[in-house]
Amino acid sequence: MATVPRPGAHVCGIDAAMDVIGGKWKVLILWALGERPHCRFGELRRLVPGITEKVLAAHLRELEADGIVHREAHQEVPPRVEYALTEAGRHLNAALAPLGVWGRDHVLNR
Amino acid sequence: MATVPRPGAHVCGIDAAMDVIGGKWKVLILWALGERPHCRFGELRRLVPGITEKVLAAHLRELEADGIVHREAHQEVPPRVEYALTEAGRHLNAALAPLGVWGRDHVLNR
DNA sequence: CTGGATCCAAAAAGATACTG
DNA sequence: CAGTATCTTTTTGGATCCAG
Repeated sequence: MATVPRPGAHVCGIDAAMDVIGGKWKVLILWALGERPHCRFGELRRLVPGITEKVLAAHLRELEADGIVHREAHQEVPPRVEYALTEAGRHLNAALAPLGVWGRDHVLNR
Repeated sequence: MATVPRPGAHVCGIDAAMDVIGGKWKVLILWALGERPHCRFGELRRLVPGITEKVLAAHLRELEADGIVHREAHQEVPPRVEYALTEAGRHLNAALAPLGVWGRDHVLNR
């Protein structure tokens, strides 16, 4: 195998995971969906203050493509779309917990 | 309190940690330093294939500022500088482990 | 209400050359 | 050896307007 096998390849599980949660707001979206499952788009926008519609939509599409969130569009007017964590998304949230503890202990409360 | 208290503030430990490990190569640097403590600059560059000197130096300075790595310059010719994880850095690596497992299980081997 | 489309600014990273 | 200095390129996110 080459030192850099192919562009975009991951050398270990950690940087593979980092690609999935690398967006500026993604962990906040995951956290929000963990706290409140089956969130609507506008609800998420309120739960993640400061994010724009465009970026929220983009991140949700990426998370969906990565199998982290499930998107369900109900055929109604006005439109209603609900987002929820998949099984993989819940596992990811659990794997993120120790990192949250570390951040609180070593970065926050200074 | 405002919805976004002040620019750059963190709302939870996870995104605080994400700021620390957010660089493209940082987790690989941490992993290398975990495997091989007391690494020299050129050694690290070889252990993280593809990274440029500029980016490696910049990331090391940021990690040092965040208290993750310790830099020790020996006054010799030719120059010798050694990098090592701090206690916080070792704890961070440990907190990253579950994320690595998740990445292997859900992103790699497809 | 849920976004898509467009344009723009800022940040991050890469290439290359050079120095104590 | 261990970086710094520049310059360019790429990526990311923000602002705004518009549509089904």
